[in-house]
Amino acid sequence: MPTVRDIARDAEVSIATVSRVLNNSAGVSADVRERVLQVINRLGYVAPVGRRHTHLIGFAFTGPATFFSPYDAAIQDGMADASQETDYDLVLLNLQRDKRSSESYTQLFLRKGVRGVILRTTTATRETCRRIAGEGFPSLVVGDRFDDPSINFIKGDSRDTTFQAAEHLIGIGHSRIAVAASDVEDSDHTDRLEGYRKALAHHGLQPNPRWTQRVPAQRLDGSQVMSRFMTDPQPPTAIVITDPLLSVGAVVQAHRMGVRIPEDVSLVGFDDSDLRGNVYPTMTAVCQDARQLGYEAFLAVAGMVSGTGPRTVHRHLRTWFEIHGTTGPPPVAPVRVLPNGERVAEQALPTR
Amino acid sequence: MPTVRDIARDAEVSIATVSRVLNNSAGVSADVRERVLQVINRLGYVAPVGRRHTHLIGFAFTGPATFFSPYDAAIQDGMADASQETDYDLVLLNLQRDKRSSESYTQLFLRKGVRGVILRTTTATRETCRRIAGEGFPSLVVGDRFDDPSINFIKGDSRDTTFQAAEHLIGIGHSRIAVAASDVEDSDHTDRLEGYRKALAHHGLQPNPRWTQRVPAQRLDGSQVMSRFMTDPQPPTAIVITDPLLSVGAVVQAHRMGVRIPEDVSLVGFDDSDLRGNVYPTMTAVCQDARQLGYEAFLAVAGMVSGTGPRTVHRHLRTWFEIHGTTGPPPVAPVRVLPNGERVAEQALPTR
DNA sequence: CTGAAAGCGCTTACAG
DNA sequence: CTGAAAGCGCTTACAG
Repeated sequence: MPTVRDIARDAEVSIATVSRVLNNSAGVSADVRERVLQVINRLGYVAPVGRRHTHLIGFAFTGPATFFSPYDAAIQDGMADASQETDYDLVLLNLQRDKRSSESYTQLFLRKGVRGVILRTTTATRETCRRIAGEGFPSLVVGDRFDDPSINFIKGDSRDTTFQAAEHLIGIGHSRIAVAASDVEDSDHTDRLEGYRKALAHHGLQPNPRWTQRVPAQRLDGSQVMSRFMTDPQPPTAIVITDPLLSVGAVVQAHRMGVRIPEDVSLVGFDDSDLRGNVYPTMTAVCQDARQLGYEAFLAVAGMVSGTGPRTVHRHLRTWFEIHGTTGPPPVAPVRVLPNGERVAEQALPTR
Repeated sequence: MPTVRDIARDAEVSIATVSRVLNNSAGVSADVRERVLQVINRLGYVAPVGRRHTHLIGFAFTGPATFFSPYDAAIQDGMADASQETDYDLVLLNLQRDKRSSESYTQLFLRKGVRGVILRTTTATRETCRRIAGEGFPSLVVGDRFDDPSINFIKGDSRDTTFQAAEHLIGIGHSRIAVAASDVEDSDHTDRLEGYRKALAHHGLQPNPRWTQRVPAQRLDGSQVMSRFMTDPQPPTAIVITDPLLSVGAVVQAHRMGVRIPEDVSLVGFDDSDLRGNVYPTMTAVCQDARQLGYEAFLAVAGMVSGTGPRTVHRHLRTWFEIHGTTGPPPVAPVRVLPNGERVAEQALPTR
């Protein structure tokens, strides 16, 4: 493990200056600071606890923290599992709270005694991931994708499986296929929408613009989605939903409205934990193992910081399509719910 | 913050000996070691990261780690939230992996740079909680209760609310009320069973022993519970379930069997996150806010280690009973499902 | 098994 | 803004 002396020699400064950079003390010129920080990341300086080194890997929310979603809970569970197979412990960091404006991310992480970080990002904070990777600090983004090869990531790829799901619906006779996705423009939802669109195009179906909804990814929004689609004057006979909580909300709402799944409308949901079995009927869904995502992310970062694994990680985990009870052949005529709650079979309408 | 010198003076040894104890080095007599460890906990020694002190609070699983259950995910979420309001970070510890047989828990925690711990326990590991508290290290158990006043804890108290739930069922006409609980003998399930039993006794109802099931707390076991109760020759007309996943599994299974809730059987579930809205109908349930449990636990430990809060914490958080769609008046005659899947109304049978 | 003392890694007044 | 040097907290051979 390098000491301040090693860093000093390499950066051609005194150990005092290295210490000042480590502590983000005032009175270091910008270029010296930059040079020292680069050497720190190149040699892999590690903050000592007493005379030992820390064995901490950070899980950093670039925005507000949440473990409440099944996705985040599962990622967390996978990370905790992986941590048991290594010498490293997982510490939760919140960059919004902790980052001082004058310090670099490397300085923040060293101050926390963290040797590597797993980054949980949102569209709003992709820039943060770029900066951290740019500083050269060992890091990996979980659940998103970057074109810049210097940014490490692990994510599930659900474009082809969503294509497959939509194609399955077409195969059993559906042509009026709606889609609902989170209103967040992340790569996951973009991929899934693309899979949906490609499948329709591939089979000569033009997606009706009324049949696409982007909403916040909460259960209640899923209920709204079902409500709006089924009360539409041109109701779909099948719905693809690209988010777990939206999917659950949609199923629950169908029950409430007296809309039968799959007799009146088919539903393909998305599940990254095991929510598909919490609803009735068990949900046909594009599935991803978010637990594994967290597990692999942790092992990858542990490998980076211990030097036993690659320093570059660009991985796509497989997703899959499971057929259960929420999909079936379309009704003879599309079913629609009137404002008074009555369920009626419409005349078959053109598919757009 | 005390240094090794302060500890040495107080324990009447040299700083070398203090250091040996901190590092669990061989060659320290048992009594000296003990004396030094006590002073360490009394003065509150803190491992430094470099020349700074750590600001870590540990969340320690005394057994295998899991964040996958809605309960643990919610606790975690609450802790992460609370952490943002303090200077402390949350680190996940696994005592099974980390504890060396020769070291004390205090030594383990100092080695990890942890200043206080929140303990997640099971019946099998209550002894671990006692030992940690016995050493005097700042700690608090979340989700369980201890009679020994030296052990800090925060838990929800769901005995009275379960009593209230059972009484509600009796109030709307039920006398054939079954109960299913986790097979884990923790204080939560013991309390809830007691609440159920007291309510029945209070209204002169003798609980039929066939109407009590203890099973593992997984969704599939909840399905089994529903199955067994509804195929019993003496079926209940209402079921109280004391665990969230069991509750969800039971509702799903009722759908599968064609048993109508609440027309054929009423169900009072338990929910510590927001699962009650994931099923249809929305579940009448005894509710607890596990998020708040984690939130308060973290703030309490942060208060202990920063000296701004009490060193002794014995708190019960309130739980409450919410009436939704899974409860209603009992059927005219109890409904039973025959082996062939047929649903039949039985002759009214004696309540035991 | 224990302490006095040398030493290590880092930080911080002090000097320029 | 930077370095030489004193100093701090801790650890570790060494001596008994």
